[in-house]
Amino acid sequence: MINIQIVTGDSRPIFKQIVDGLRMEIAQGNLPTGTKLPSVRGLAMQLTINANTVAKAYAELTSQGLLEARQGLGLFVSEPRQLLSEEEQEKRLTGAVDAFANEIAYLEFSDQEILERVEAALTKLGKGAPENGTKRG
Amino acid sequence: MINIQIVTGDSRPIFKQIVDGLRMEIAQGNLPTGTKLPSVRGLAMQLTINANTVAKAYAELTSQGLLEARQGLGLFVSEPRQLLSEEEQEKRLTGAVDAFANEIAYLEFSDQEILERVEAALTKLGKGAPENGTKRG
Amino acid sequence: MINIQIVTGDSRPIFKQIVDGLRMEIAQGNLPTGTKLPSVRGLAMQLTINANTVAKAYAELTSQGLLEARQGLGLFVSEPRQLLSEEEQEKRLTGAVDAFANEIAYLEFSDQEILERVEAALTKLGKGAPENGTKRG
Amino acid sequence: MINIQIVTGDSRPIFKQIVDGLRMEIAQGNLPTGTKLPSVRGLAMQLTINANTVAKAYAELTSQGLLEARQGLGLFVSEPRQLLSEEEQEKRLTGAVDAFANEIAYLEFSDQEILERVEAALTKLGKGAPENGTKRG
DNA sequence: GTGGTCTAGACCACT
DNA sequence: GTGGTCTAGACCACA
Repeated sequence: MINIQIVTGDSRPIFKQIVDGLRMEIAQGNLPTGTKLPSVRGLAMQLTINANTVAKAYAELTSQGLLEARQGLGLFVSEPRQLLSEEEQEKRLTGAVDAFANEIAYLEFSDQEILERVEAALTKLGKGAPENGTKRG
Repeated sequence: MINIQIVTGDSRPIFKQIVDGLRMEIAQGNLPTGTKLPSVRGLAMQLTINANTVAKAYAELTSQGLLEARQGLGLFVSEPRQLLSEEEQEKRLTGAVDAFANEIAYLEFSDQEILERVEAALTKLGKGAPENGTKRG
Repeated sequence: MINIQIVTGDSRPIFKQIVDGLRMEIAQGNLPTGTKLPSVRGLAMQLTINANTVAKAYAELTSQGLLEARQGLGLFVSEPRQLLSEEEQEKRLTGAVDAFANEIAYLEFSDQEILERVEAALTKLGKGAPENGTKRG
Repeated sequence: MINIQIVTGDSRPIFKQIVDGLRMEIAQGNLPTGTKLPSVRGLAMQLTINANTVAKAYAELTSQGLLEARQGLGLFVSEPRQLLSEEEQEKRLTGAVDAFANEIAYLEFSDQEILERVEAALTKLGKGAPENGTKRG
């Protein structure tokens, strides 16, 4: 059973919430390579949303290389691989950092406080563990 | 003369870039309390964008209390005051950190690399001065 | 006016025909960087198909980095850039070559004939011109 | 024993992989005219796939004239004969070349690199023997 | 007017 | 039953 929460008050569209939620689950190792995902219609029923919305989220993750479809069988978590060129990764990191900085610029938190929060969030993703050097679980 | 950069490649809509840009200018003291802002049409011409877009940004900032209208005279930078409760600020920081972490979870950067980038971005914003504005420690 | 033909007898889905058609037009330099594309609804009317189908094709090209949306203004041909890692490019080339070879394996053409056809098709795309080294027009 | 590889990561559906694989084996002479094919269930077990999928592949090849059923005895490789007109072959080659060129147009490989890959793939298929089967010079 | 999102419902190919 | 495609029609944010 996939554990995803759809929040109607969220600024993100529904399909994005699913994409983010599943990406997080995969990053944290809760959905290891080869795991079968719930069917489009099944997850749609579970979340009480339209099947097309789930299909859109799955399609997004498939194009990102995190999932792969086996015809008539369903969708599965695929072998992790890096789709993006270094240049593109650099660009996305810079964009994300800038957006984040802008988002919190007007809040009254110290740099140290913010950095600690970010570090905690990154650690939760299981990234950067020096003892094995892998990015996922 | 207001110094704001509009970037078409940015993921933020233009009005949001103006809001963020002006908020930054005010936070950094480049636009002290009482400064008159350029007219909607004037700023629109300067940035070569639609006047409605500037108006929307001004409306947003006014409703947030950073600007105030003086009938027939234009918009002015208002007296600084804290509009967001601690609870609200906490919520926004948590949301921003989570969104940021998710955004970069799949990129091949180490925690250290990411933290350095974030720190650099925060420093660039002129935040973190220990003499004021911190909520903890 | 974009010149795309939708063939109902084609094995490719409609949105894929649009993606391929536009990618070809861009690759051949008929749609230089910065060109505004016809609106989703406009192209849908022109091709007498559903607007969602056009939107899906545009979304695909946007995620591939060939187009970029400017909110409220429309879609534009973006600066060419390489989104994919070398590893991923290698994988896709190998896949395409294998699929192509399988597709024509049972036809009675000589290797030389086939290679000439492929070379002609590549030349038509304006690739590999040694005098400037760029991939696009 | 039929020697076919089913690749789950392949873009082609499984039944197509079987069709292509068997056509290849027949073209290369590994399955001469009159050879009895394994039963639907036997091949399905060997490849660990659904029997319906094998049946569909066999039906496809039978309708194409490469296999023929002998009542109660099973399926056999049939007498080779040319089923496709020159016009049809020409059409398929052109289609395949166009699709291939489009597929790789956006990758950063030189024409020469691509042609070498194609040539290698064709050579591997054992095609291009000059003593027969060429349509032109 | 522009693209983006979502719903509802249908049909198809594949297993 | 599975995902993929397409249609029709609605609503929203942005310029």
